[in-house]
Amino acid sequence: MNISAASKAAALPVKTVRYYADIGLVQAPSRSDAGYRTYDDASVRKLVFIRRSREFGFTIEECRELLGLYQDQDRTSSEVKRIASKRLEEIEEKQRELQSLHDELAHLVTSCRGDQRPDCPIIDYLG
Amino acid sequence: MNISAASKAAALPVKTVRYYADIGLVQAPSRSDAGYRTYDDASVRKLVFIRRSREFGFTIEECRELLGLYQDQDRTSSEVKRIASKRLEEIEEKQRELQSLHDELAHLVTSCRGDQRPDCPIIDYLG
DNA sequence: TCTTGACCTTCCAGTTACTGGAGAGATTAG
DNA sequence: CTAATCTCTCCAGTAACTGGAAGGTCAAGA
Repeated sequence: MNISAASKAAALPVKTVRYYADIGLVQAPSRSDAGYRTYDDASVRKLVFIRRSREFGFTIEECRELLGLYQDQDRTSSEVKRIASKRLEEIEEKQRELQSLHDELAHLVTSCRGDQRPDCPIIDYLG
Repeated sequence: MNISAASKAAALPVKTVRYYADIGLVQAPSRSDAGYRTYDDASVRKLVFIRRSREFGFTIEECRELLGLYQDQDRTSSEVKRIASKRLEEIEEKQRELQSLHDELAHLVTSCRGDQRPDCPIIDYLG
């Protein structure tokens, strides 16, 4: 499989697939005589694993850890759970943050008439 | 006021205050004989305005627009409301995204025993 | 007066996770 | 054989700062 086939199979941009090897997140793929990267199903599975992890918002470093655990038959589920719980807490923190931003901003937007006149509670609040 | 006094008054790091002038978000402050930046109350008010806008998650470019409206006596509140509504929609979009991530991840974390054994629904899901 | 420490300056580099593009070689279909 | 499509490497840019080095300035105390 050349890189574009692997990229389609993993649903990741070609650039990103190259990038993940550059930073050592996945093993550097073998090369054809012409120097083209060649991928097999196992590498594609790892790329998919990374894509899904990234979609959950895990950082590249966390993906590195998770991928390590994925490939480690002797992992303990507690290690995985620790990383996932941490991410879950971050998500919850962000949710609380967004909720209070939302409420405040929604209130301001509602109270702004949005007409041709200059008086504006949003500006008043910010200034 | 030297930069550290202004930075304290605006509750922004010194580096950030300098940065905002570098990118032309606020007017370049006047300088003392020694080349020190000097700030007055009006500049501090603008810095505070920017800090609050940033706290709402407006981008620097949006802050530039908002600051322009703040200083424009002839603004219309509809211009302000348009920018704020756009941000509000982004927040809501992000909230929906986080909610579905949260639900999925919470489900996985709950169903993972987190013990010494390797079997793990989180890894299974990602892989 | 000298010195010490706290400020201040500029400039460069690094952060995160890619993304875009230039310039050049390889491969494939017609 | 040629044109289109891949692929390669390398460099630069994104957002919004942040850290640090090297060096100038200022005020207070011995």
